[in-house]
This record gives sequence, structure tokens and C-alpha cells, in this order.
Amino acid sequence: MSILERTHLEIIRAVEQHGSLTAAAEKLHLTQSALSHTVRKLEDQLGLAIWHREGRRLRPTQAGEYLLAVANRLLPQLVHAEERLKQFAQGERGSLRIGMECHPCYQWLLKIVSPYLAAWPEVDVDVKQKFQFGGIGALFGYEIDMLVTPDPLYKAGLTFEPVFDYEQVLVVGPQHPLRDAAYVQPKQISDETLITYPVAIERLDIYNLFLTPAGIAPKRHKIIETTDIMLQMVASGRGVAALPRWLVEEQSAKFDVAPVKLGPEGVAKQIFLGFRETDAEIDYLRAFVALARTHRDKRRRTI
Amino acid sequence: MSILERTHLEIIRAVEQHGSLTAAAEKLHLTQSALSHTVRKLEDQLGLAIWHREGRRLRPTQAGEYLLAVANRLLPQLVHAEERLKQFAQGERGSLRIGMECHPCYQWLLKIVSPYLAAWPEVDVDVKQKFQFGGIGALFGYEIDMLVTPDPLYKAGLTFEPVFDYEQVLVVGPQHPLRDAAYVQPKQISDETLITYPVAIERLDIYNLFLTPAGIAPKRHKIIETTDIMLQMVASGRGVAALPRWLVEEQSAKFDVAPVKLGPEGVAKQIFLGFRETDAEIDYLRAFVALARTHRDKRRRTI
DNA sequence: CGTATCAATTACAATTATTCATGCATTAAT
DNA sequence: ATTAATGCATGAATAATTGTAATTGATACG
Repeated sequence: MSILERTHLEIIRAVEQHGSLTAAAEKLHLTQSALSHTVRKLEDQLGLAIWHREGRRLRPTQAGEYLLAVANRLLPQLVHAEERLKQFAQGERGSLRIGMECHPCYQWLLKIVSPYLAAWPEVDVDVKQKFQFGGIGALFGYEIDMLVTPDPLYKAGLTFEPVFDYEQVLVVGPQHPLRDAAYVQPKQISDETLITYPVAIERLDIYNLFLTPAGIAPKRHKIIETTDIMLQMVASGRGVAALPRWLVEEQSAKFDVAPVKLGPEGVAKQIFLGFRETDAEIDYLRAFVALARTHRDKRRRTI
Repeated sequence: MSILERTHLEIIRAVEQHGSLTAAAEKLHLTQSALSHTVRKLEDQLGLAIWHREGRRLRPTQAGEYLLAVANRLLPQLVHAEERLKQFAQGERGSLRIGMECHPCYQWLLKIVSPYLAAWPEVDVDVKQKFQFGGIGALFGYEIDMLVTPDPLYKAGLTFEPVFDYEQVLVVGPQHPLRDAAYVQPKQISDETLITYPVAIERLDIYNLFLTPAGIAPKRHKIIETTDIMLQMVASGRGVAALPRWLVEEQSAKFDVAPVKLGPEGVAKQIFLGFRETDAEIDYLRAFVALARTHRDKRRRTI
């Protein structure tokens, strides 16, 4: 009946990865002959070629490309299922794979993870940041179990819950004229160097919610990967940046920087936790959401 | 290395489906003994039980439930991959699995599908309407390849494109006092029987965009599954319904019904086509979008 | 109780996967 | 050119896996 087995997907993947049957065989702890046989059989059964044989080189056919995509999608899920079962067997709870879609999310997560790890010693936490199909796709595709994101999706089989409110502010250095301003207006940025994380402009809040609506652009746009360096640059007067207020205040002991409100009302942001509804009953997952929620409540009371 | 094979998933699924090893064995064209062996081996390798043996009954353990979920998620994808490869082999193009999230979507699809089938004889079209995780989830989970929906999602690895604009109108019968009104106001519905498809109220446009904002509810709410019966009910004065204007006009030869604008401005709606970005290069998929788009343009010119 | 049903087990058979030895084609080097 | 090296394919032999038949023991049910 069924012809596509796990091995086939593994072979296809290994060949792609190592370039030849022989190399793939090595990695799979088999002989080249073994692979050649199984491949031939598979191709016979399917009635099509998976690779073009060009001389002694294998180039995937259209079907091969398709199979490769299937393999890359399904194999990780099988591997993860096995891992999870192993953990089950050892009395461990499992692992929580958390995906991240924004930089402040990451900063926030750092604060939550350590109390969580302490409360749930049997649970591993994996943090992932790159997804082929974006965070939502990673949730649906079982690449991750929990998504930390600034934009929720109230729909379908996912549940989103707000867990953190913060204000996005402009960060300026010690000599900056805006340092003691009550707030900054978009046009006051038009002569500045703006430092941001390496993210598409459409996904940067300071553009979406502040600059772009006013039709303003900064004089220069500089990209920096890490928060520390970014703050050093700001502290040394080389530019301004946009970060969560709580993060700036936390770092203001280390760097001489100050937060300035974006516009008279400020820019309010939220972070959400999203997960599959079917996972809602997993205790260590619920616990994570609950922990995040209490963190939020605690904070709210003190504000 | 790897222990979880396709067979295992198939066995787990069959046992769940048919209630016993013996019955499952029958369906899989194997003996009960064979299953017993493979199951034992799998459980040994995993180091945990998949079923509680209660007398002669098998009840899934937690691990069993988990494996069942994995099986139900992955096996259909393997089956579909095989089918697609078979089609490849036979020179057919493949199949386009279209998911639907609203009733007008279905009506619209009916008009598009037949020219498409004519233009692409080597492509099968499957239409699905129920999804565990909603349409978006079905797209990400490779249950469908194309989603027809009224609410798009501009994000992640999906592309959405508007392909149809229409006006949602109230449908009334021949004797109805509103028949010749320029438009209807929400309060005029408060004494009516409203007929709708069997869909949650939150997902019905006439509530979302018309009644609920005005704080109005109809006197009665009646649920009917098929458009034809719905129109017969309306024609016989048993209630009013909300449908796309084009659909009402098309059916007005068959049923004595008339469209009435909802509110002075009318209620404008759009239908979108969504698909995975990675599929954008599949010719028969592009062709479907293109066909839908030309349909739209043609219609626009005539309005 | 006796019978029917079901899973587990044992011993054995059948099938399938893998290897070994080898050939043939292609690429690279001398 | 000639030789060496590399890579895939093939056939026969063998190892390993997967399956079956027959039987047992347990349990539900009339």
C-alpha cells in the first residue's frame, strides 16, 4: 500500500546535504550499495526519477525537490516526537520550544525564563528566532510550542494572551537636546541618526507608529545587532534609538542614556503569548503562561 | 538511530480507529500476532507503554494519546505526498486542495472552478470545508493549498490577494414592505425572522457589520443549510436573509426575492485567495489566482 | 461454567534489507 | 593519452527484519 517510508525521506535529505550517495551512505552508516538499491526500488515504485543522473552527479528532479521539501518538513517533527517520548519515558516533562518575533520580546523572555526553569526543573526550554514561515507558521507547523510576539492573531486554533505592556520610547545620550523634553515630535527626528536592530522597516514600531504616519524619515539609519552596543552608541552621542522604557531604565545605570516619550501620548505596546489550543491542557505550558501573567499583574500594581 | 516509523503511526491509528489489535490487524492486512510483535518492540525501544492493558482492552496511555496526535497530523501528509508523486508520474499536474471559510466564498468558487477545470484538465480540484485549526492552520499544515476567505492575513509565509468584491444585501420576499425601500435600517429588522447559514453569530456579517453595532437583534433567528431552501423561505414570506447581491440577482429569476441595501452606504465585502508563498511558483496554482483576478477585473469594468 | 474473544508468546517461515564483489562511466591528474 | 580516482549500478550471497501459525492464558459475557 504505502511506499514512502521514513528512511526514504532520510536518504533524500542526506543526499542533498552531502552531495552524493556515497557521502550520504557514510552518514547513515550504510554502504553506498544499500542506498543505491533502496533508491532504485523507490523510484521504481513511484514510477519516476528522484534524481537526474548527469554523469556521476545526482541532480534532483522536480519530484526530488518536492520530496526534499516534504522531508525537511516532516522529519524534524518525527525527531521531535521521539525526543518528547524519550523525555516522557524518563519522567521528564518535555520541552517548551519558544519562538520569538521581536527584540523586546527577547529581553522580556530573559526575565521570565529563569523563574520558570526553577519552578519546572524537568522541562527544557528551547528558544528559536528564525522561521521559514514566520512565527504563526512555526506554531502551526509544530516547530515551536509557544510564540512571543507583538502582534496576536485571534483566529483559528491558536490562543493569544497579552502578558506584558510597555512603552516604546526614544533613547538619547547625555548631551542630547531632547534629553529633558517632555516628549519628542516626529519632525525632531528628521535630523538624527536612528539606530535599530536589523529588521525590515515595516516591522519597526518607531516607523509604523511614529515616523511613517507623519511622513518623516531620519537623516541616517544605522543597523546594530546587540542592545549593549546600541546603547553605547547612543550614550556616545552617535545617534538615537527606540527601545522599551523598562529596558532603558534598567540599563541607565550602566549607560548614560535617557528615555523620551514618543509623541504627547507615548507609544504603547504589548507582548503576547500564543500557543495551539490543543496544547492548552499541557501543564508545563499553562504554567508558563500563568507565570507570565502573574509577572504582568505584579508589575501593574506597582505602576 | 530512529525508531518511529510510518508503520508505527499507522498501527496506532488503526488500533484507535477499530478498537482492538485484532481488528486493526485485519484492516492492515496483517495478523494480530504481527502487530503484537511490532508494538512490543516499539514499546521496548521507547521504554514506555503506548496502551494500558486493562484485561483484554487497550486504552492509550498519555504517550499513546500523543503518538495518536502525531499520527493524525503526519500520516495524511505522507499520503498526500504519495498521491502527488503518483500524479507527477502520470504526467498529471497535481491537485489543488481548496479550503473554504464562508458561504459566499463557496458560491463564488462554483463560478471559477469550471473554467479552471477546462483550462487545466490535468489538475484535480478538491474542496474542503472543515478544518481543525481553521483555514490558516489548514494552509500551514498542508491540509489545503489555497484558502478562500473573507479575512486575509498579511503576515508570515502566506500571500493573500483580493479576488472578488461584492455587496452584502438583505433579501426579502415579494410581499415584504421593505421590497422597494432604498435601504434598510437595523431597527427595521428587530421584528423580522432572520434566516442564516449554520454559522456562529460572531462570524455572520449581518451581525458584525450591521445589527450588533446598532445593538439590535432580530425577533427570531432561523438556521438553514442550503441557499435554495433559504431563498424559498424568503420568497414565501417566512423571513429575511442576508446574501451577496450578485447571488440574489442571479437567483431572482428562479425565486421571487429582492435585494435591499443594508444601511445607506451598503455593506461592502471582499473575498481573498490565500496560499503559501513557497507555492507561488507552482504554475497551476498561479493560474488559479490569475483566473480569479481576471474574473474580478472583467466584473469591475462592467460595474 | 462454558464459550468466545483478545493479547501475548514461541518457534519457524518468508520477505526484505544490506553487504560484498565487481563493472562501468565520468572526472581529474600526470 | 593514459592512468588513477571517484561515484553509481548490479547480481548474488547473507544478514536482519518482519511476518505467520499455532497455542496459551486471561477476561468478559451469556
